[in-house]
Amino acid sequence: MSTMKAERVTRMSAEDRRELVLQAGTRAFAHGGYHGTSTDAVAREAGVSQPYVVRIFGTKLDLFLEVFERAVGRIKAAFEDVLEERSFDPDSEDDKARMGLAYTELLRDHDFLQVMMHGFSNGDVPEIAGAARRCMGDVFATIQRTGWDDEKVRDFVAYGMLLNVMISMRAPEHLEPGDPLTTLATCAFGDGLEVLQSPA
Amino acid sequence: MSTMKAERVTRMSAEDRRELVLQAGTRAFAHGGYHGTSTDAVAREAGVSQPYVVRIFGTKLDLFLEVFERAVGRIKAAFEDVLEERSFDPDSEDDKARMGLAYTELLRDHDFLQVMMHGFSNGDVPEIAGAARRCMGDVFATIQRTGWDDEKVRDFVAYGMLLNVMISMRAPEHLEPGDPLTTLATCAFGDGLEVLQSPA
DNA sequence: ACCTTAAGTAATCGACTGATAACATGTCAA
DNA sequence: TTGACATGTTATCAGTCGATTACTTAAGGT
Repeated sequence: MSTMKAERVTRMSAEDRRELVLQAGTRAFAHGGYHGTSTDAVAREAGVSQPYVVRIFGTKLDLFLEVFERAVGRIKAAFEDVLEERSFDPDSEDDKARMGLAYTELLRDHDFLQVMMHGFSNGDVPEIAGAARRCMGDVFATIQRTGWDDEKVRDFVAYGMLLNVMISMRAPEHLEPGDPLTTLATCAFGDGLEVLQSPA
Repeated sequence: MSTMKAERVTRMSAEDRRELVLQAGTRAFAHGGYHGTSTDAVAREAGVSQPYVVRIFGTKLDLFLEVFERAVGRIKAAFEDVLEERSFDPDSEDDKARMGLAYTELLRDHDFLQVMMHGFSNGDVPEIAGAARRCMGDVFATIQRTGWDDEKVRDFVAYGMLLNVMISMRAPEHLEPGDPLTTLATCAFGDGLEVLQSPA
């Protein structure tokens, strides 16, 4: 029995479709990384055919680079929001907490963080490594706008990297009492652990 | 003209060959990660045929897991050496520096660090994610033996993750004056930058 | 010298991947 | 209404991958 519906297939503007595929790509690449995700996986996630995603972006590499830079842009924007919503005091513990919270909020939908992580750890693809360096520099420069000295900024970024790694290895979903990893997780995520489990 | 040498082909014990392939696997996986490295690439690096590496380890996954756990074991061992070579004072800045130096020494041959990083960022393969959690817990527990409080241990580990990421994106080879990434690199690696460029 | 065991390879397979080409159809201005 | 263009798909390809099978030959005890 084949489908009876002579379904009216409506089309999308190239711009909208591109955006949709970029979002699908973010989800897909977040899981498998660059090498571990096929263009077909992205296509299925987006609900289009595989050749079409290749045609939109040219190559898989170009698609990944765009997904990656958007993800990092999104993360940078979260910090910029904190810096711009009111004056930032470099010596205020409270303002530092606001900065940390901005990152914690990103944990809720961690696709961006994982895409960023995958970009950072793909040094064998020169174009990705280059983009990673540029983006990491951007993020560092953004955090520098807090007025903190370089060491404090460095520590903040380092802390973020730890959270990324913990997310990557699915630590929050595997907390067992007595496990040293659980100690690390609770002391790394802090209140963020609850955020991770809250609805939306 | 075919080769005249009826070359005497000598064989190796399975144990030795296994060790050799593990070392080759470490180099290969350090570059491409799990998904980005073929068993054939490992075989070529080891100078044996591709089916043979598969036969030694069963599957590519088993090979990677073994390479990964060895790498993390090596890193753990570096910390244990510091803890055991003489009594460790939790409050000594000097002893903390010794701990940091142990990691910096590992930068010299960073294959182990990169393999560790690749394991940490491959959360989509359940077996790898599981091994990553266990190994991260092990490392954390090892650092805890310093007597530091959990926050200090956490910060130490976080700092290590930053170094891993910087190595991964080839930051030390791409330092350009004026680039914010250069600021981050100099302030993250410190004296380690010289170590990275020293001969052996 | 022989023969069993173990080290190692060549040949090959089915599945998958990224990309290309050819084709189909919705959309919209004239 | 029509025709040109933009949005999409189906079919297909050459290359790569992990794995299996069958074969080869060095090593070593008797």
